[in-house]
Amino acid sequence: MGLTNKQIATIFLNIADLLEIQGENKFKFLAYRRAGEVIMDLSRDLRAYADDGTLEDIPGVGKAIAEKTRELLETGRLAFYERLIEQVPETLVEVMRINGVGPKKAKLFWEQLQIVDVESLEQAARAGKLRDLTGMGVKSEQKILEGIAALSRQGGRMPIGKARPAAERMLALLMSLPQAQRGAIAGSIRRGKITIGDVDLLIASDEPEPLMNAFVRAPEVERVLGQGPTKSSVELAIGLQMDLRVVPLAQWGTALQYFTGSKDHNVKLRQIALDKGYSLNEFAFSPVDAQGNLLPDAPKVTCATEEEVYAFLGLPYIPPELREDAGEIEAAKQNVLPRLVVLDDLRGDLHMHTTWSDGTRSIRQMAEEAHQRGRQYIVITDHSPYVAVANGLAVERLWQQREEIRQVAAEMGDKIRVLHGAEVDIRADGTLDYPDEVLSQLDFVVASLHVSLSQSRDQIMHRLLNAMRNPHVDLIGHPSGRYVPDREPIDADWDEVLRVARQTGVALEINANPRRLDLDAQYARRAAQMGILLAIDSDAHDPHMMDLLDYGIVNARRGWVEARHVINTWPYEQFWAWVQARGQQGL
DNA sequence: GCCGTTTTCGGCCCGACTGTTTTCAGTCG
Repeated sequence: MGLTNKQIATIFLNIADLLEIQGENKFKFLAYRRAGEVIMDLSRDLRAYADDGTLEDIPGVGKAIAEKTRELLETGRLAFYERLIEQVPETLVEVMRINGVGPKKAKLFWEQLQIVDVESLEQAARAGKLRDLTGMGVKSEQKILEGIAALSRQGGRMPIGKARPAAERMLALLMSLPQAQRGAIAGSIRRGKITIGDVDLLIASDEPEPLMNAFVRAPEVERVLGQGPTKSSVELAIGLQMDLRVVPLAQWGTALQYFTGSKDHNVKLRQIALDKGYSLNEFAFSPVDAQGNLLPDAPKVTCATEEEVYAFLGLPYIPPELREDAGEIEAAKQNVLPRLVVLDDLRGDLHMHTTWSDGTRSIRQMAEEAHQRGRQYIVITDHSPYVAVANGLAVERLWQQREEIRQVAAEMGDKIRVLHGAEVDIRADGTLDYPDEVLSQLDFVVASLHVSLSQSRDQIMHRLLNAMRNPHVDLIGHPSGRYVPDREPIDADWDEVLRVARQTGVALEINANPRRLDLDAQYARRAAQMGILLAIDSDAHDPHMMDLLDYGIVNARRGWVEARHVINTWPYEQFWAWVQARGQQGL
């Protein structure tokens, strides 16, 4: 068994931390860190790049890291890494995770007190042994104990579906104050990342103090991590760190751009600014000389909007979801940025459940709710019988349901079209949970994996490809099966999945449930590039879940998806013509 | 160690806050 991208990425990230502790050249360990981060988010197996001989095409991967990647893929080991952890204990990587502990402190504890892991550090702190070290004191000792406690409480990143509502509540609270002139959620939430490390809030105001006070005293705040005149940081009771920055309104554009990130995107923008003779930070463009030294007397350029920031750099506006240094700056330079899909583009919703299986509302109620949200057509797709816990429909009940759907459709008239579909299970053996003669009579068929998701790659691929090649199947529901953060995606050969999707014309879903967001943005991007059709669906089991469609839109936008790629943005007639043409295939 | 519509060598972002400091290092984002 070869190493996964995640495992290899983790090794490079660890190398970066250990080199930093060793005091290695800054740009060297940063190079390992960047490579690790890029590989962590990669949508293709490193093995596939290695087979193509294109490892060095991955941004941040050069000759040396490509060579180490090949060694890891071929042998599962890395001699360089093994030598490194003989010199620096590997577990110091964990120590550096503690808030307030960086490479210097980790090295200090290790060299002075032989501390190699979080546990021994906690013991030393409790015994009061840290306070006498150079640069340490009682307060920093206490802070480290708090950091250790926070580490075990938080346990990593939070799904966006949990972090974004908390951020929206806090923003609403702050914006209710008279001093707040403008406010936004910046950072990874604004970019639509699927998991969130911490929340960045930005407020424009001439009077920061009342805002800072309201922030640190907000009801959801568990503890204050820091408070200054323009920047404060808190931890919420739900275990989420939240930072607030306050800037003058005149600097809103540069500040919002800066705090939205990503870091890599911003680094590239600042390089473009330098090429034009300016240093860019969160406050302004500041003129610099050829050596990059600030020219204090030259006038600075402030930007009140992000559009002005990009315009000053000679670029069209780049939407936040694209700002990952994944080709968006190059596309902007050539003026070929995509026209990203927006929520208002969605005319249909092709995946939802009712009380016939595991939903909470009737067909009629779901149709009304979808109509109120502006949908012009929906497909009712209750479960097939295989998932017994979901009260899946045996064929007899399926036909009974059809009667009710036709009835509701007639009642709704022109308000909204209501179609009869099903979410048919792809069984563990690869067969579909309804026979072809049943599928052929449905208006629309979603095929999904729900069980045996941890099967081997061969088994999973057999099931997926079988479903995709069935001409009655129109859409593959939540293709990877991931459920953040509890369930990892299936082990599939995605190159092959995309190839077969293009070949068969089957559409792939972008499930909008924020715990799923599946397809993932990176696969969605590759699919759209290949001309594969997508659908952005609510998978609503309850009307309120229709409000989560925006998460799906944001995820699609992260995948550079345009409305033309998404079948449920099409007018009903176009959508229906496509479905009917599919039904004619191979019959 | 990576990278290149001026570079295959010489760059690689920078400010806020904290705690320990009497002027600054470390951490973070």
